Amino acid sequence: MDFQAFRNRVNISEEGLYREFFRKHRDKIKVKKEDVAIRNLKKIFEAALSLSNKKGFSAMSMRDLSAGAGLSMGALYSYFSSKDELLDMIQQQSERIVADVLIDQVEGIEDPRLKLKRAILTHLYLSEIMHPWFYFSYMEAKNLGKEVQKKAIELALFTEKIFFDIIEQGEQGRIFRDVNKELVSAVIKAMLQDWYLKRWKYEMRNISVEEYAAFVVDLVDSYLLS
Amino acid sequence: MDFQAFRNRVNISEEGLYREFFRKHRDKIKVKKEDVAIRNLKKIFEAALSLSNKKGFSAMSMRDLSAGAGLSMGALYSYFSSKDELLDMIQQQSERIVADVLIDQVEGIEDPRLKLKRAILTHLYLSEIMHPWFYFSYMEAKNLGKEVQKKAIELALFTEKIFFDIIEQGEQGRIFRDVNKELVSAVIKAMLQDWYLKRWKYEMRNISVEEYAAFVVDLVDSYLLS
DNA sequence: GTCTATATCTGGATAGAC
DNA sequence: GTCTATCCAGATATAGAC
Repeated sequence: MDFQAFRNRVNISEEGLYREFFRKHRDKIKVKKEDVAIRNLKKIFEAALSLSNKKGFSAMSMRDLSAGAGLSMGALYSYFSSKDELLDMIQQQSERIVADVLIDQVEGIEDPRLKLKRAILTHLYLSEIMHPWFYFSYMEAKNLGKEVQKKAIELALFTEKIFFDIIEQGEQGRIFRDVNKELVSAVIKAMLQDWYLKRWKYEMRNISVEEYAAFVVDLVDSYLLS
Repeated sequence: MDFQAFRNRVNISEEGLYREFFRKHRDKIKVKKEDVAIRNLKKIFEAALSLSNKKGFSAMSMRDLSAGAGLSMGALYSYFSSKDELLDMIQQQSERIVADVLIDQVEGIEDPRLKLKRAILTHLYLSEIMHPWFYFSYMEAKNLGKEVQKKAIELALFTEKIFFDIIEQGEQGRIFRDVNKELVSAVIKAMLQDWYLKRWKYEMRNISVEEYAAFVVDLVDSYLLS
């Protein structure tokens, strides 16, 4: 499965993303016309991600955001009630998509080697589509509200557990050899995260996501099979 | 070489670290008594690292820092002239140590396998000793001044190149097989960074730095030799 | 639904007493 | 060499006109 195939497969549309968001937060959002709200939410989130990923969320002022989104300060506050709430909102929206897609894409595969490969590809391709969101989640994790932060940690451990479970399954089926599953899944996660954390580097070196994916799969495979 | 052996070997003393810093920045620092300055620099840097690693450098106010370091605002500004300068200072001090130690520890080893192992252990052990500094450098990289940031990127690429060169050497000596050296060195770096970026996780799981180190060496070795 | 104008406060930075 | 007191720019947030 290459990146383009994945894109078609999961079909995350921007429209849908913000529409879902709007419906989820109808109560908090003062603007009631759905299509107006969606259009502005898109502008707000895109500007917020772009600005915070450049200089950090707390260094981004609301004036910056206002200018970046092309909305007045007053208008911004019709969509959220404080800067901190905006932070949490971005995080939560990001999480919803990750959890949905990851689980959906790996279930139903029996062969552990294929399943592991699928999980790796899914994570990489998804981070490619949602790059600003993934980067934001990683870098701003420590600024999240207590509750949201707790959820974020849980999700991080959960995605790692996906790898753990696949390796365990393969081990029981005598397909993989006996390894330290905790450590293998931890470094798989680390390698997948490196892809979106240092995108500039890989871009500079003209390494495509497919190439990187193939390499990680090969590395892990060779360790588990050797 | 275990962690304790490394500690004795490199012998990075806190005293020495701040003394060297003071001498390097005599011109900028208004306080002239060396031992007074060293004592306060230690308090300032420790508080600054602790606070920024908790909530981010830009979210840390100078009043926070003043309270954390046990010095008044006025006193702080005898040691640096702006908050941004402090940021750059921390980064530069961190870099100086990393570059020195890394180069020093790997040179003179001929066998590529041993050399690679040494480089991995050195990086991990050093990050263990200098944890707050490493974490800070990673997380605050985007907030650095232009010049300092450029240097930081260079150092990052340089440390990666150390791994690249060792692998190349091993390949030419027919000890390692033919692999994508760029990618192998990139993911080695990623795994080493994960150790200090997610220390809480490894601590929680009772994984020691020696254990992690042995695992990474084993994984990389098995890929290069298979 | 969006804007402008403004209230209110917090941040970095410094002057001058000690 | 350090502290207190203070300045003022810039921050978040809101009220009220349109």
